[in-house]
Amino acid sequence: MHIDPVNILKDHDLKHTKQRVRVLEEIALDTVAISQPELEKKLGKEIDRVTLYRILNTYEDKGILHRIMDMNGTANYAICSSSCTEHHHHDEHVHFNCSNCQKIYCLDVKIPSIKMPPGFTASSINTTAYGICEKCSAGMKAD
Amino acid sequence: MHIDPVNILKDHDLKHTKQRVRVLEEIALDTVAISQPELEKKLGKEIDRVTLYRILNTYEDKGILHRIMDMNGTANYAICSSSCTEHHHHDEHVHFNCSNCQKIYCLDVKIPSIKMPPGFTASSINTTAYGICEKCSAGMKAD
DNA sequence: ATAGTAAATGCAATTTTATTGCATTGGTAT
DNA sequence: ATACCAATGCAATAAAATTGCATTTACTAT
Repeated sequence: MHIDPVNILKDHDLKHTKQRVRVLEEIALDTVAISQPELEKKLGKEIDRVTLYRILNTYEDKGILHRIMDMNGTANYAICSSSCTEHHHHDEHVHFNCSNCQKIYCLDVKIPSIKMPPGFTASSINTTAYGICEKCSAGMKAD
Repeated sequence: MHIDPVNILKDHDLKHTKQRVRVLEEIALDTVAISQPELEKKLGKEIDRVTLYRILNTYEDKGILHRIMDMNGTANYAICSSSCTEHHHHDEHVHFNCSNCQKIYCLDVKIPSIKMPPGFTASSINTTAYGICEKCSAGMKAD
Protein backbone atom coordinates (compact mmCIF):
# COMPACT_ATOMS: atom_id res chain seq x y z
CA MET A 1 0.00 0.00 0.00
CA HIS A 2 1.27 3.43 -0.96
CA ILE A 3 0.92 6.02 1.73
CA ASP A 4 1.59 9.68 1.20
CA PRO A 5 1.04 11.44 4.52
CA VAL A 6 1.19 14.89 2.99
CA ASN A 7 -1.59 14.18 0.55
CA ILE A 8 -3.69 12.46 3.15
CA LEU A 9 -3.52 15.57 5.27
CA LYS A 10 -4.41 17.80 2.34
CA ASP A 11 -7.33 15.61 1.39
CA HIS A 12 -8.81 15.98 4.81
CA ASP A 13 -8.16 19.68 5.33
CA LEU A 14 -5.68 19.09 8.09
CA LYS A 15 -2.69 21.27 8.65
CA HIS A 16 0.62 19.81 7.67
CA THR A 17 2.73 19.40 10.79
CA LYS A 18 5.74 17.22 11.31
CA GLN A 19 4.07 15.40 14.19
CA ARG A 20 1.11 14.43 12.08
CA VAL A 21 3.31 13.25 9.28
CA ARG A 22 5.41 11.19 11.65
CA VAL A 23 2.39 9.44 13.09
CA LEU A 24 1.14 8.46 9.67
CA GLU A 25 4.59 7.32 8.58
CA GLU A 26 4.95 5.18 11.64
CA ILE A 27 1.58 3.54 11.20
CA ALA A 28 2.12 2.99 7.50
CA LEU A 29 5.39 1.15 8.17
CA ASP A 30 3.65 -2.10 8.87
CA THR A 31 0.56 -3.71 7.43
CA VAL A 32 -0.58 -4.75 10.87
CA ALA A 33 -2.21 -2.38 13.29
CA ILE A 34 -0.07 -0.75 15.92
CA SER A 35 -1.12 -0.14 19.49
CA GLN A 36 -1.24 3.23 21.15
CA PRO A 37 1.40 2.21 23.73
CA GLU A 38 3.73 1.04 20.97
CA LEU A 39 3.30 4.28 19.12
CA GLU A 40 4.00 6.14 22.28
CA LYS A 41 7.16 4.16 22.82
CA LYS A 42 8.37 4.82 19.28
CA LEU A 43 7.43 8.47 19.07
CA GLY A 44 7.69 9.47 22.70
CA LYS A 45 10.91 11.34 22.13
CA GLU A 46 9.61 13.34 19.22
CA ILE A 47 5.99 13.86 20.07
CA ASP A 48 4.31 14.70 23.31
CA ARG A 49 2.03 12.10 24.77
CA VAL A 50 -0.94 14.43 24.72
CA THR A 51 -0.34 15.48 21.16
CA LEU A 52 -0.29 11.86 20.14
CA TYR A 53 -3.67 11.30 21.75
CA ARG A 54 -5.04 14.28 19.91
CA ILE A 55 -3.61 13.33 16.56
CA LEU A 56 -4.96 9.81 16.82
CA ASN A 57 -8.37 11.14 17.73
CA THR A 58 -8.60 13.54 14.84
CA TYR A 59 -7.37 10.85 12.46
CA GLU A 60 -10.07 8.56 13.65
CA ASP A 61 -12.71 11.27 13.39
CA LYS A 62 -11.64 12.08 9.88
CA GLY A 63 -11.70 8.47 8.82
CA ILE A 64 -7.98 8.29 8.20
CA LEU A 65 -7.32 5.65 10.80
CA HIS A 66 -9.54 3.06 12.26
CA ARG A 67 -9.29 1.95 15.82
CA ILE A 68 -9.45 -1.64 16.91
CA MET A 69 -9.78 -2.50 20.57
CA ASP A 70 -7.94 -5.59 21.63
CA MET A 71 -8.86 -8.03 24.34
CA ASN A 72 -7.22 -5.86 26.98
CA GLY A 73 -8.99 -2.69 25.99
CA THR A 74 -5.97 -1.08 24.41
CA ALA A 75 -6.49 0.86 21.23
CA ASN A 76 -4.78 -0.23 18.03
CA TYR A 77 -4.65 1.80 14.89
CA ALA A 78 -4.49 0.97 11.21
CA ILE A 79 -4.83 3.00 8.06
CA CYS A 80 -8.34 3.03 6.73
CA SER A 81 -9.12 1.68 3.35
CA SER A 82 -9.78 4.44 0.86
CA SER A 83 -13.53 4.21 1.15
CA CYS A 84 -13.70 5.57 4.67
CA THR A 85 -15.31 8.95 5.08
CA GLU A 86 -15.57 11.30 7.97
CA HIS A 87 -18.81 9.89 9.18
CA HIS A 88 -18.70 6.31 8.20
CA HIS A 89 -15.96 3.79 8.59
CA HIS A 90 -15.87 0.91 6.19
CA ASP A 91 -13.41 -1.27 7.99
CA GLU A 92 -15.74 -4.19 7.75
CA HIS A 93 -13.14 -6.84 7.44
CA VAL A 94 -12.15 -9.47 9.95
CA HIS A 95 -9.39 -8.65 12.40
CA PHE A 96 -6.98 -11.17 13.78
CA ASN A 97 -5.40 -10.66 17.18
CA CYS A 98 -2.41 -12.91 17.77
CA SER A 99 -2.29 -14.20 21.32
CA ASN A 100 1.47 -14.69 21.02
CA CYS A 101 2.79 -11.47 19.54
CA GLN A 102 -0.35 -9.44 20.26
CA LYS A 103 -0.34 -7.97 16.78
CA ILE A 104 -3.63 -7.15 15.14
CA TYR A 105 -3.99 -7.96 11.46
CA CYS A 106 -6.57 -6.55 9.13
CA LEU A 107 -7.47 -9.65 7.16
CA ASP A 108 -8.71 -9.50 3.64
CA VAL A 109 -11.83 -11.32 4.70
CA LYS A 110 -15.29 -9.78 4.64
CA ILE A 111 -17.48 -10.03 7.68
CA PRO A 112 -20.40 -12.26 6.82
CA SER A 113 -23.73 -10.54 7.07
CA ILE A 114 -25.68 -11.38 10.17
CA LYS A 115 -29.40 -11.15 10.67
CA MET A 116 -30.30 -9.06 13.68
CA PRO A 117 -33.23 -9.94 15.94
CA PRO A 118 -36.35 -7.79 15.54
CA GLY A 119 -35.91 -4.33 17.01
CA PHE A 120 -32.15 -4.29 16.73
CA THR A 121 -30.64 -2.16 14.00
CA ALA A 122 -26.95 -2.57 13.37
CA SER A 123 -25.08 0.25 11.74
CA SER A 124 -21.69 -1.39 11.87
CA ILE A 125 -20.19 -4.66 12.87
CA ASN A 126 -16.84 -5.82 14.07
CA THR A 127 -15.40 -9.29 14.29
CA THR A 128 -12.00 -10.22 15.55
CA ALA A 129 -10.51 -13.67 15.76
CA TYR A 130 -7.97 -14.66 18.38
CA GLY A 131 -5.27 -17.21 17.85
CA ILE A 132 -1.81 -17.66 16.40
CA CYS A 133 -0.72 -15.62 13.42
CA GLU A 134 1.29 -16.85 10.48
CA LYS A 135 4.60 -15.47 11.67
CA CYS A 136 4.26 -16.91 15.12
CA SER A 137 3.13 -20.32 13.94
CA ALA A 138 6.12 -20.51 11.62
CA GLY A 139 8.99 -20.44 14.06
CA MET A 140 6.97 -19.57 17.12
CA LYS A 141 9.29 -16.71 17.83
CA ALA A 142 7.62 -13.63 19.23
CA ASP A 143 8.13 -10.37 17.41
CA MET B 1 -32.30 -17.81 33.27
CA HIS B 2 -32.10 -19.12 36.81
CA ILE B 3 -29.03 -18.06 38.71
CA ASP B 4 -28.08 -19.44 42.06
CA PRO B 5 -24.93 -17.66 43.21
CA VAL B 6 -24.34 -20.04 46.08
CA ASN B 7 -24.32 -23.09 43.85
CA ILE B 8 -22.19 -21.41 41.25
CA LEU B 9 -19.57 -20.72 43.89
CA LYS B 10 -19.75 -24.30 45.15
CA ASP B 11 -19.42 -25.69 41.67
CA HIS B 12 -16.22 -23.78 41.13
CA ASP B 13 -14.63 -24.39 44.51
CA LEU B 14 -14.87 -20.77 45.49
CA LYS B 15 -15.47 -19.66 49.02
CA HIS B 16 -18.89 -18.32 49.78
CA THR B 17 -18.57 -14.67 50.71
CA LYS B 18 -21.22 -12.01 50.70
CA GLN B 19 -19.25 -9.87 48.25
CA ARG B 20 -19.05 -12.65 45.70
CA VAL B 21 -22.72 -13.40 46.04
CA ARG B 22 -23.63 -9.76 45.63
CA VAL B 23 -21.60 -9.44 42.43
CA LEU B 24 -23.32 -12.42 40.88
CA GLU B 25 -26.74 -11.23 42.00
CA GLU B 26 -26.14 -7.85 40.49
CA ILE B 27 -24.99 -9.25 37.17
CA ALA B 28 -27.83 -11.74 37.05
CA LEU B 29 -30.39 -8.98 37.50
CA ASP B 30 -30.39 -8.11 33.85
CA THR B 31 -30.00 -10.18 30.74
CA VAL B 32 -27.68 -7.60 29.24
CA ALA B 33 -24.05 -7.30 30.19
CA ILE B 34 -23.09 -4.75 32.79
CA SER B 35 -20.00 -2.61 32.66
CA GLN B 36 -17.32 -2.55 35.30
CA PRO B 37 -17.96 1.15 36.05
CA GLU B 38 -21.68 0.50 36.46
CA LEU B 39 -20.98 -2.35 38.82
CA GLU B 40 -18.67 -0.13 40.76
CA LYS B 41 -21.33 2.52 41.03
CA LYS B 42 -23.93 0.05 42.23
CA LEU B 43 -21.74 -1.88 44.62
CA GLY B 44 -19.26 0.78 45.62
CA LYS B 45 -20.81 1.24 49.02
CA GLU B 46 -20.79 -2.44 49.85
CA ILE B 47 -17.69 -3.71 48.16
CA ASP B 48 -14.24 -2.23 47.89
CA ARG B 49 -13.11 -1.23 44.44
CA VAL B 50 -10.13 -3.55 44.58
CA THR B 51 -12.18 -6.48 45.76
CA LEU B 52 -14.53 -5.98 42.85
CA TYR B 53 -11.62 -6.12 40.42
CA ARG B 54 -10.42 -9.31 42.00
CA ILE B 55 -13.81 -10.96 42.06
CA LEU B 56 -14.44 -10.15 38.42
CA ASN B 57 -11.04 -11.54 37.49
CA THR B 58 -11.51 -14.80 39.30
CA TYR B 59 -14.99 -15.16 37.84
CA GLU B 60 -13.60 -14.70 34.40
CA ASP B 61 -10.77 -17.14 35.03
CA LYS B 62 -13.20 -19.72 36.30
CA GLY B 63 -15.47 -19.31 33.33
CA ILE B 64 -18.35 -17.96 35.39
CA LEU B 65 -18.47 -14.62 33.65
CA HIS B 66 -17.35 -13.60 30.25
CA ARG B 67 -15.92 -10.24 29.53
CA ILE B 68 -16.86 -8.17 26.53
CA MET B 69 -14.87 -5.09 25.64
CA ASP B 70 -16.91 -2.27 24.26
CA MET B 71 -15.88 0.35 21.75
CA ASN B 72 -14.30 2.46 24.46
CA GLY B 73 -12.23 -0.32 25.94
CA THR B 74 -14.34 -0.70 29.04
CA ALA B 75 -15.00 -4.18 30.31
CA ASN B 76 -18.54 -5.53 30.42
CA TYR B 77 -19.56 -8.70 32.13
CA ALA B 78 -22.25 -11.25 31.54
CA ILE B 79 -22.98 -14.65 32.97
CA CYS B 80 -21.47 -17.44 30.91
CA SER B 81 -23.61 -20.03 29.32
CA SER B 82 -23.40 -23.32 31.15
CA SER B 83 -20.90 -24.82 28.77
CA CYS B 84 -18.02 -22.59 29.78
CA THR B 85 -15.17 -24.23 31.57
CA GLU B 86 -12.16 -22.90 33.36
CA HIS B 87 -9.99 -22.96 30.30
CA HIS B 88 -12.33 -22.41 27.46
CA HIS B 89 -15.06 -19.89 27.03
CA HIS B 90 -17.91 -20.73 24.71
CA ASP B 91 -19.45 -17.33 24.42
CA GLU B 92 -19.50 -17.59 20.69
CA HIS B 93 -22.62 -15.62 20.09
CA VAL B 94 -23.02 -12.20 18.58
CA HIS B 95 -22.94 -9.22 20.90
CA PHE B 96 -24.86 -6.05 20.32
CA ASN B 97 -23.60 -2.76 21.69
CA CYS B 98 -26.22 -0.04 21.66
CA SER B 99 -24.80 3.32 20.74
CA ASN B 100 -27.59 5.06 22.57
CA CYS B 101 -27.81 3.34 25.97
CA GLN B 102 -24.39 1.67 25.73
CA LYS B 103 -25.80 -1.64 26.86
CA ILE B 104 -24.29 -4.82 25.54
CA TYR B 105 -26.66 -7.64 24.67
CA CYS B 106 -25.72 -11.25 24.22
CA LEU B 107 -27.79 -12.12 21.20
CA ASP B 108 -29.04 -15.59 20.55
CA VAL B 109 -27.25 -15.59 17.24
CA LYS B 110 -24.34 -17.83 16.42
CA ILE B 111 -21.21 -16.36 14.94
CA PRO B 112 -20.91 -17.60 11.37
CA SER B 113 -17.80 -19.63 10.76
CA ILE B 114 -15.09 -17.77 8.97
CA LYS B 115 -12.28 -19.21 6.91
CA MET B 116 -8.88 -18.00 8.05
CA PRO B 117 -6.08 -17.26 5.64
CA PRO B 118 -3.29 -19.85 5.46
CA GLY B 119 -1.04 -19.69 8.52
CA PHE B 120 -3.62 -18.16 10.80
CA THR B 121 -5.20 -20.41 13.38
CA ALA B 122 -8.15 -18.99 15.26
CA SER B 123 -8.99 -20.43 18.64
CA SER B 124 -11.86 -18.11 19.35
CA ILE B 125 -13.79 -15.41 17.65
CA ASN B 126 -15.79 -12.43 18.72
CA THR B 127 -18.26 -10.34 16.81
CA THR B 128 -20.13 -7.38 18.10
CA ALA B 129 -22.59 -5.25 16.22
CA TYR B 130 -23.13 -1.59 16.96
CA GLY B 131 -26.40 0.21 16.54
CA ILE B 132 -29.70 0.87 18.24
CA CYS B 133 -31.22 -1.74 20.50
CA GLU B 134 -34.87 -2.68 20.69
CA LYS B 135 -35.61 -0.64 23.80
CA CYS B 136 -34.00 2.49 22.44
CA SER B 137 -35.63 2.25 19.03
CA ALA B 138 -39.02 1.87 20.67
CA GLY B 139 -39.39 5.17 22.44
CA MET B 140 -35.83 6.34 22.02
CA LYS B 141 -35.55 6.93 25.70
CA ALA B 142 -32.16 6.19 27.16
CA ASP B 143 -31.96 3.80 30.07
C1' DA C 1 7.92 38.35 1.50
C1' DT C 2 5.25 39.71 5.69
C1' DA C 3 1.88 40.14 9.06
C1' DG C 4 -2.23 38.46 11.08
C1' DT C 5 -5.06 34.66 12.52
C1' DA C 6 -6.37 30.38 13.94
C1' DA C 7 -4.93 26.00 14.96
C1' DA C 8 -1.59 22.64 16.83
C1' DT C 9 1.79 21.63 20.13
C1' DG C 10 4.05 21.01 24.65
C1' DC C 11 3.99 21.36 29.42
C1' DA C 12 1.96 21.19 33.97
C1' DA C 13 -1.64 19.88 36.63
C1' DT C 14 -5.41 16.98 37.48
C1' DT C 15 -8.41 13.13 37.15
C1' DT C 16 -9.52 8.55 36.40
C1' DT C 17 -8.41 3.74 36.25
C1' DA C 18 -5.71 -0.14 37.60
C1' DT C 19 -2.28 -2.58 40.56
C1' DT C 20 0.38 -4.03 44.68
C1' DG C 21 1.46 -5.06 49.56
C1' DC C 22 0.02 -5.92 53.88
C1' DA C 23 -2.75 -6.19 58.10
C1' DT C 24 -7.31 -7.84 59.35
C1' DT C 25 -11.44 -10.47 58.73
C1' DG C 26 -14.05 -14.39 57.80
C1' DG C 27 -15.02 -19.29 55.74
C1' DT C 28 -14.23 -23.99 56.08
C1' DA C 29 -12.46 -28.39 57.67
C1' DT C 30 -11.16 -30.75 61.64
C1' DA D 1 -14.35 -24.39 69.11
C1' DT D 2 -10.03 -23.82 66.92
C1' DA D 3 -6.70 -23.29 63.47
C1' DC D 4 -5.55 -22.49 58.88
C1' DC D 5 -5.76 -20.25 54.60
C1' DA D 6 -8.09 -17.41 51.50
C1' DA D 7 -10.63 -13.11 50.75
C1' DT D 8 -11.26 -8.49 51.97
C1' DG D 9 -10.30 -3.58 52.85
C1' DC D 10 -7.24 0.08 53.17
C1' DA D 11 -3.30 2.74 51.85
C1' DA D 12 0.02 3.58 48.71
C1' DT D 13 1.61 3.48 44.11
C1' DA D 14 1.49 3.19 39.23
C1' DA D 15 -0.40 3.82 34.80
C1' DA D 16 -3.55 5.98 31.54
C1' DA D 17 -6.32 9.70 30.09
C1' DT D 18 -7.94 14.52 30.24
C1' DT D 19 -7.89 19.61 30.69
C1' DG D 20 -6.23 24.38 30.55
C1' DC D 21 -3.15 27.49 29.06
C1' DA D 22 1.01 29.69 27.12
C1' DT D 23 3.87 29.21 23.08
C1' DT D 24 4.84 27.89 18.51
C1' DT D 25 3.66 26.87 13.87
C1' DA D 26 1.14 26.60 9.54
C1' DC D 27 -1.78 28.85 6.37
C1' DT D 28 -4.13 33.22 4.20
C1' DA D 29 -4.48 37.55 2.51
C1' DT D 30 -2.06 41.43 1.56
